[in-house]
Amino acid sequence: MKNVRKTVAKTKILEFIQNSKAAVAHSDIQASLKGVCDRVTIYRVLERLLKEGLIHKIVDVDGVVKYAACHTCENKFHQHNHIHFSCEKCKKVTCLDTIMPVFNLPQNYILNSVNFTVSGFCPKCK
Amino acid sequence: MKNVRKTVAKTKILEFIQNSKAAVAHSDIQASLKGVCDRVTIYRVLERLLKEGLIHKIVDVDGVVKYAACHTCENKFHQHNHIHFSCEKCKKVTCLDTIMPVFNLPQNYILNSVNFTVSGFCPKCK
DNA sequence: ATTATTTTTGCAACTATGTTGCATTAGCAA
DNA sequence: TTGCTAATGCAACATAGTTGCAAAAATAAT
Repeated sequence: MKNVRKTVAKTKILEFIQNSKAAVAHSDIQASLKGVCDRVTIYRVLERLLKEGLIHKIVDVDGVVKYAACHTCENKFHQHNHIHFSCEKCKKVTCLDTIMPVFNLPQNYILNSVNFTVSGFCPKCK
Repeated sequence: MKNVRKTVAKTKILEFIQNSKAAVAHSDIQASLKGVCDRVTIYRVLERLLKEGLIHKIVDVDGVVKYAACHTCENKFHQHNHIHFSCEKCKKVTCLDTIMPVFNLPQNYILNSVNFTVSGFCPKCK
């Protein structure tokens, strides 16, 4: 059977993501965990954390891939249909968990997942 | 004064984007215009076309940057608050110009622009 | 039509981001 | 303690995007 192992890298990376108020990029993790592990390891740990459903992946308006801890998801079949707010000044991406946009798709389109990112200024930067 | 020039590269790139039904990536343009101009030129032409308001930029759910012609925008101060549909099978990104999601931001957030991409299966692939 | 001006291009070099193969290390169960 | 295999480090590679600079091409001026 395929086991999941608890390693230093995985623990530190997950901690870092969970302690961050905003979504973090690979480069943020790398900068924060300087020396703990290799670049490549970070990519692989992120992959695993995603698969285990402990974090989710967000692509911000600039195409930067970021990761955030899952707070509201009870199981690994989570949905992330809420809005992500991307501040143009401080560049922070925050999950606005409670907000769900309403819209209708044209006929014959089958919806699977949504990625809503709005940008502007966050309360701190406005 | 700073003039805008009509060049072969610019014309061909704009034509290609306008003739595409779905949004195109830099790599699509490069593959289609093989030999017409340099990679770097494509980046620079795209930048100019964006600034001139002839095309708009979309980041798809996988973080791939794509470009689409502006059909519904009369002027360069266009807004692209409509939904982009990203097909998980054929990977095509289409603008659903007529659909505008409705939502409310929490207080103190200032909205500037939105980026709504939904994914699933398009009519052809469903 | 020719020249002058300035935008645009090509090329080389570079940075950032992400992936893969493989040998080594380290978790964990027996 | 040992054996299995997941996880890591390293090197190498792939792709996306940027920058500086000299040469080429578009347009304006003559």
